[in-house]
Amino acid sequence: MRKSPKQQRSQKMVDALIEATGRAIAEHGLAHASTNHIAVLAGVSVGSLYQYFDSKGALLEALLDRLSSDLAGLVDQRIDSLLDADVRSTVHGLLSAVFAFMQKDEGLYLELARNWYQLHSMRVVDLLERHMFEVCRLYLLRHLNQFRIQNPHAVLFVIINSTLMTLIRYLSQPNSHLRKDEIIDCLSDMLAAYMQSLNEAPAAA
Amino acid sequence: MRKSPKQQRSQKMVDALIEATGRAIAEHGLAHASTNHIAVLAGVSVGSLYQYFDSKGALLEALLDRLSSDLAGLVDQRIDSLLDADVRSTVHGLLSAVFAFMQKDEGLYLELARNWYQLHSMRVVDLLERHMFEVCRLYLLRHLNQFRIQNPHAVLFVIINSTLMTLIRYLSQPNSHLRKDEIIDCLSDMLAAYMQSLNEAPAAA
DNA sequence: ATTGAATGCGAGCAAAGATTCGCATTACTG
DNA sequence: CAGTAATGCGAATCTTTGCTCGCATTCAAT
Repeated sequence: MRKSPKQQRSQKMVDALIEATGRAIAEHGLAHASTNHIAVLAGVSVGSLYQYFDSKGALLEALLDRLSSDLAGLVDQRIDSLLDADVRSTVHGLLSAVFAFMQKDEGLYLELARNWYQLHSMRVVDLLERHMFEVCRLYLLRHLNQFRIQNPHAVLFVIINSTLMTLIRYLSQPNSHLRKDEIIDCLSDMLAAYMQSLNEAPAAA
Repeated sequence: MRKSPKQQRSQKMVDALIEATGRAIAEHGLAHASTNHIAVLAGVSVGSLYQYFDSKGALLEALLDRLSSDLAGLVDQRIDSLLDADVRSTVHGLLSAVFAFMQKDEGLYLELARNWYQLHSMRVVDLLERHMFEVCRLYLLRHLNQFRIQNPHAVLFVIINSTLMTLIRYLSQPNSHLRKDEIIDCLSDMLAAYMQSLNEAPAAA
């Protein structure tokens, strides 16, 4: 950020710009969200944009920071009600939440997630992944006695990415003949079965 | 394609261009593979490129067609040796194959898969997905008596995308502390557990 | 060898989009 | 109400990249 805003109006502008970046991306897609689009949506000129952000990338970065906080808030809100149920219910609830999350803000998060690799250095799915990781860790801690996972890191990586990426892919198919709840059910079943099996098999090893 | 090549040299050039497209993408990434890069790599001028391809998109399309054939060949080769084993072994073998496939040609396939959403209209992961789908279908047919899946379409969608996307994501993390075989093992376990569970639960429903 | 078609070339055009820069406007201070 | 700093503007510039066009070279048939 070039200048640190000292007057009210400029702080407002910074906010407006970040928000406009989100709208521009949701509207035109990441690839076609230009600085001009953003400036227009923010009701501001390009010049002013560069007064407060070094580059388009910096603007994106700022947006992602904001989204990161939002996500953290959302997770904190819902987490308690989820952790006490059995695996299948927890997973089901969690997936529904993630589903809703992805469609929030006119699909902004979905659009960002789809293009995860381009944003690459600037985490996106990584962000979601990290939060999911934390949720899973909490769940496992609370139900410690039920689970004996030998390689929790790999297991969580697989579980989280399988679900997230499958959801992203499902939501990106414009006209799938599969219904949302079919997907959620299958994923829930899969994870439940997997976690169940983790309790049984490794006891022998 | 603008002209259909009538002399030997031009046919060679078409080949060289398609191949160069692949190398350019593997080398610079999809986003930075320009027509100039491609022409240089092919040892040919941009002008000649446009003599045979209407646009950069057409060139990509041609590349994808070629890769599609390659993939089909690969699958046909390996499929017989895989289908007779139990679920866990089959899955394990299949995953190893896909893993190797993704790293082939200096990561060309991986790079394409990562950017699946941009290539979107021109299938990429879709292609892989379709082949996997076919393999799964064959497996299920051959082991028909063992499986009763009520919603095979959704189940296969989840299975295939979970594995493919997780692999892609794993391979795209530059320095993961997870080993390749840990990922394969976890995925194999998960799928095996899931398919196992499909035989048990739905019998009651 | 000649000639016309096929092929090959690469500087240069055009569009898109990021970034800058000089000037205009607004807010704060004394 | 100056005077100065902060803020805002948007046309102009720079860069990238897909693509064209006129000219040069090679091929193949007579």
